[in-house]
Amino acid sequence: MNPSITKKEAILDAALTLFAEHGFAHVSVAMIAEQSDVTKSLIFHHFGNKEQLWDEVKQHYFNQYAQTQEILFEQEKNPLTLIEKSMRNYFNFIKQNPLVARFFSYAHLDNDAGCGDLDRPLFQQGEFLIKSAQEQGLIRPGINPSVLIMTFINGINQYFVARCRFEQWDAAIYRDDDTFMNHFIALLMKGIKP
Amino acid sequence: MNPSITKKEAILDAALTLFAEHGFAHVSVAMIAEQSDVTKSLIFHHFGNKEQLWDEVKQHYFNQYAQTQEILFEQEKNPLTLIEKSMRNYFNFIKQNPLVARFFSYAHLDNDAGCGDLDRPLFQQGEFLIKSAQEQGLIRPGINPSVLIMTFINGINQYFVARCRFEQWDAAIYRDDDTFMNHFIALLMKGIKP
DNA sequence: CAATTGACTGACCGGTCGGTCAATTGTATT
DNA sequence: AATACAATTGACCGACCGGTCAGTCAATTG
Repeated sequence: MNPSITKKEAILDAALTLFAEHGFAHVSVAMIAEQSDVTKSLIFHHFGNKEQLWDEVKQHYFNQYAQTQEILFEQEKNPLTLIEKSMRNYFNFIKQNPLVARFFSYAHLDNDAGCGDLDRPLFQQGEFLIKSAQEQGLIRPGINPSVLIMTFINGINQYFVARCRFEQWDAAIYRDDDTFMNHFIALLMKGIKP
Repeated sequence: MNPSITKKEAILDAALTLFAEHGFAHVSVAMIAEQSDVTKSLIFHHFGNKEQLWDEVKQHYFNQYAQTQEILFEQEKNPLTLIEKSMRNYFNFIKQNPLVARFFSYAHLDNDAGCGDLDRPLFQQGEFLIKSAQEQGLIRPGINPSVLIMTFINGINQYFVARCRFEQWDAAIYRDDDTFMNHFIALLMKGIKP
């Protein structure tokens, strides 16, 4: 344990990792205590109970996600270029924080509506951007913004989360991330242009 | 419990449901015993241990998936029509078997390469189909078959698995499944055509 | 200085876990 | 009816679960 962080932070770090790697039920409080080099009692002292620790971890991931997604919407005149840049930014974010995608996957399986609440504003920003581009004739009028954003988010998240599966299909797309991203972006951009 | 099925089948049915709904660690053997109206001992008698029961459930889902995916490749002269039909067939299959998509999601989070092994032959069929269409000039030469198939699979699976999230964004896409599918297919088809 | 507080610990709790085992019950065969 | 075997049960086990409790200690406050 790094002496420059508090024990409470060490507990949270351990929980962030373990919960995202293995899910709520598989991770015992004793496992978190061992990884953070404290006793179980301290975890209950700081966090109340296991459920509240999970909630804290969830809030942490959601906040991390929400704060970094704001860089998605950089200054960029051309809406199409902005959409492409947003996709690449999002890919790089998940690549550097793969546990975020895993944690969201666990949240989905728990039917946790919290993530949808969390990123609705971001979704609405993206929707606004797409609709603006449609009014300018840069994107086809038939494109549903929700479906487009869902497709891009799912494609990238699952590239990381379901790697164990897709790598059996075609190992080449995991040798070089640009291979996947270039093809993925080309497919979607062609799909939205008039 | 339905008297026309054996107790072993009742155990497997309960496990199929509970494991796909809640994952391995969250479901205890006692829960499965209660739902199948047998004692825990009988579960160990028939299935050895919890891990082997999970493996049996996994094999069941994988077989169900593999057998029904063969209908994806119906007789259809036009490759583009076949691709669209395959997508709609896949959507209807997951719609009627949502636990399959959930189970695969758990398998991905467990880094289980088994699902990739399982559906590699199906993937290769789809890849062959796409390459044939490319040779006929019906699909753009720049399209990577792996990326296309991944995009379609992910889009449909996550429509169901991540419903708790996306429904917060736009409830309209869940009021009528055709809304989502028509837009999703149109996006991808436009993306692949020359 | 004494009182208070929060961080932290080790011992302990009741309950549940996956699993074992001997006894009983059910079924098929001779 | 007797026998053999499989299915099934209920009691039990040690390990582990989430959590509580009494106590210690250092820092802060009055």
